[in-house]
Amino acid sequence: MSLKEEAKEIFYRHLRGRGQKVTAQRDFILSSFLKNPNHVSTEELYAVVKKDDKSIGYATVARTVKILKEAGVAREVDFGDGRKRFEPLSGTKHHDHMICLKCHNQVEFANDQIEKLQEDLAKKHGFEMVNHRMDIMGYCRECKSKKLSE
Amino acid sequence: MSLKEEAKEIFYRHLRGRGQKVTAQRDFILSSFLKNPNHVSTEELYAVVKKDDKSIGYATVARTVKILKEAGVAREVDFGDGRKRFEPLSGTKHHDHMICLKCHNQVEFANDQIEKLQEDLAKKHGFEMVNHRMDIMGYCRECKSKKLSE
DNA sequence: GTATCATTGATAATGATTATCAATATCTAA
DNA sequence: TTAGATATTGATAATCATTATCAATGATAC
Repeated sequence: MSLKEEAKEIFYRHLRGRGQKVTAQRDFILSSFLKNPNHVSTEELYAVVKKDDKSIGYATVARTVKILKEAGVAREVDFGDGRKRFEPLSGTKHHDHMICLKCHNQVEFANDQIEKLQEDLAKKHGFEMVNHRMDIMGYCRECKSKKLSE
Repeated sequence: MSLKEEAKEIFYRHLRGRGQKVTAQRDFILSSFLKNPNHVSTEELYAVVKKDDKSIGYATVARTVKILKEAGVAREVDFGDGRKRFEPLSGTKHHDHMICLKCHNQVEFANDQIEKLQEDLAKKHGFEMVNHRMDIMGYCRECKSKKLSE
């Protein structure tokens, strides 16, 4: 099963499990989301969707993104530049982010130990984990010594 | 040194180190922030500040909160209810959040192992860490079996 | 004390998210 | 397969949060 199919499986199962409906728009938006580079904002995803299907509205994109998050297909990331972004979860190796408070650049890193700990913690609390994130905020090598105004 | 003094130390050092100024307003806002229960939004903090000092404006509160974040005195948390909240970092034992996507309630938990791993990772990347967070998103014991509409 | 430069407060502007609602599409069950 | 019940859609308005603007004021270095 391809990554795309896998994501759709999860999405559809989530929808059906909650009495929500599978629609052409939701299907199309998910496809666009998966085809696209990481870290799109709602606005950006809307533009991509709009390019291939003029009839889909902004609100539908925003609503769908929210469901993708709830289904564990997408994850919200915030690099501190004032807009929320989303990245696909399924299929990719899980990673976390190290974010510079000054230049807002970010580095991705993976750590299996942390992965394992997170899963154990969720289980311990009777939590059905669909998603998790870890961010390290600080100043990157380049920005470390710079002043605010530079 | 009290927790409050400690936080102020960090704050002042941060300001001076970047050519920013220590002002009566910033000092007052930090005090209010530290006195208050966890997880205040900017709006809420503004209300608290306003109660004791009518002359301080919203913009100043918002700007100060941003600096507190950059200084590592405050941390931003997002429970998915559409508003950003802040909690003091210094003085309290570090903890992380497990957030329910449905009811938006959250459980705090601490894990020393994860703490240690985060610090090591930052060091490895030449990152000056001022802050970090870990969130587990999912469905809590109570919401697990509920449908969206319930 | 004075000059320099950041900060302040009020408000406008912007940006993002959510609410509304009539028209339409999906899904279930007979 | 169809009808009825109900969720979704798209357009737009409303809401909410954040950021920009700017003249007046305040902090700091010398």
